[in-house]
Amino acid sequence: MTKSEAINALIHEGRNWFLPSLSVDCVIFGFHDNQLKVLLLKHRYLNIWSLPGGFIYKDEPVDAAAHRVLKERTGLNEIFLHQFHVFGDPDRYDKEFHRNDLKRDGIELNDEHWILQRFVTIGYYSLVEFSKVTPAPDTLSEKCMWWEIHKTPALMIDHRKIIDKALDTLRIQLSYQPVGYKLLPEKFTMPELQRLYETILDKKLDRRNFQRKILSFQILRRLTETKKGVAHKAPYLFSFNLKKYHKALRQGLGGGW
Amino acid sequence: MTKSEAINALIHEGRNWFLPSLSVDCVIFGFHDNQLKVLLLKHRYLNIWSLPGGFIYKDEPVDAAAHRVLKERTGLNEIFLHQFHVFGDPDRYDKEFHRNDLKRDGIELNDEHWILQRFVTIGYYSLVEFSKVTPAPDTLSEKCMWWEIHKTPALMIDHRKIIDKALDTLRIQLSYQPVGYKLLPEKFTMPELQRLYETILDKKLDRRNFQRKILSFQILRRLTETKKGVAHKAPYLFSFNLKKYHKALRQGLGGGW
DNA sequence: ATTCATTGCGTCATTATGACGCAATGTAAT
DNA sequence: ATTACATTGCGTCATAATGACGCAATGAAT
Repeated sequence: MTKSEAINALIHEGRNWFLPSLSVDCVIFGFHDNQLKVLLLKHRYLNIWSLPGGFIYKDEPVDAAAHRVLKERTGLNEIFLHQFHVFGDPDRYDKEFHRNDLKRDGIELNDEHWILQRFVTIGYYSLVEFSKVTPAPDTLSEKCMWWEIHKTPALMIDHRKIIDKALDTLRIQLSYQPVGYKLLPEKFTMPELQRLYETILDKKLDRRNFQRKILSFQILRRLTETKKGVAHKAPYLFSFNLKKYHKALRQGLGGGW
Repeated sequence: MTKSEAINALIHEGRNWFLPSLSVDCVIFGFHDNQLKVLLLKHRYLNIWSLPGGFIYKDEPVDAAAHRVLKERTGLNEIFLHQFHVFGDPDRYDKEFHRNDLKRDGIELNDEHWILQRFVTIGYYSLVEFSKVTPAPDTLSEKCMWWEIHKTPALMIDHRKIIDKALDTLRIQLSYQPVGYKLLPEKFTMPELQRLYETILDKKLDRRNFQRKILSFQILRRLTETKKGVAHKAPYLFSFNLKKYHKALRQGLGGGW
């Protein structure tokens, strides 16, 4: 099936395949070059970008739809994919935008067409290992690539708001659960982990206190190897103790009451 | 409009009024007799209960729909109404249940009827002041009343799961934000506040340490009055310092990083 | 007047936190 | 080869937060 055939099928058959009114959008976070990034899709014609998203098949669990989108755009089957908020204002959907957009493909739709109706979208965020991702555009886009979280290009409708809300949620999550597994490679250094935390929190942390605290959670295993090829003292490598990491995910990191 | 007219209108006109596939359900928490309670609706014929819920008008923000449900069931315009999770498994809706249910009213529907389709529901939870609530059943129920959170009767489909998830979320919220305003009356005692925390956390707390910690947040104002009519030493009354309370809501209670 | 559950206010040992010092390491510059 | 320098590992110290518990005061019920 060519791309334009795929678009045609979506437009004409979509209403039979998908739940009406509903979509999912995924904020896919990756960490690279000491920067937190998000995966975005570029519109076919316009210089506008959007979050990876999709519709929900009529008999598909909502979570499964999000996993499917994630899989299609990254090639990954991530465990960490959290639903975090629903965006449901009536004005978050721009009917004319999509109508004009499809007109470029010679597709003329009237007001009642399913794809021009109001959509409520369910936001998910995922933490993935940057190096393992193979970004793949969907039928309706021409490119798929990573962007630094604070330097994203112009985004469709409320997608910037969705990213910000995902970041807020991730920040809160950080205060009661460990984060890092799947965002960092298998082996990483303490400064790398710290940089991740600093990026998410948008705040500098004391190197020594950070190390003391993160080690006290007992979720790390220090390896005997050190990082090679750095222009200074070689730091130790660490990896997550997955057993304790997941235990901490379930039980929280203490704190609070 | 009588009740059965209202049902008829909903059944026959609903598809023109509401977004398809979507509903909202509210877990409305109240605190009374040192117990955390939820507001539930009783089915018209069966001895089965459900959460207050409703559909979303085609041009209505999703949050507004939740507020509307809250207002209709309690008479209150609460500020605290948080969206916490979407429940979207295909099997969470029981088509035959509703078909048989409506048959009792002489309404026969075929498979394609909008109200028998799969619904994805958006869960909200609200904290309200027990004494100010006037429980009111909706068109599809016969009674509306409070139930102790851990002693609820048989609930429709996944509604028990929704309550549990709301409690989980409330517990997490408790660890980084203050809770209590709107769940307690204007003036309350320290033991009452503690009982609220203990109920939510399902855990005993030390009386003296609890007081020290909660006071350290500076969100309380101690009044000169004491509680009257208790069979022992009269405890002081407190009220929330709303300015600082809301500041703490925004900024969090410290903790974490 | 006495009893007794409960309250207000405190102590004390332990642990967590924030701020910072210093020697060791290993590449890069001289 | 020697030195410079950014960065790391490991530590200290003062202060704040936490958990466990003591004790006298209160006030309705006996």
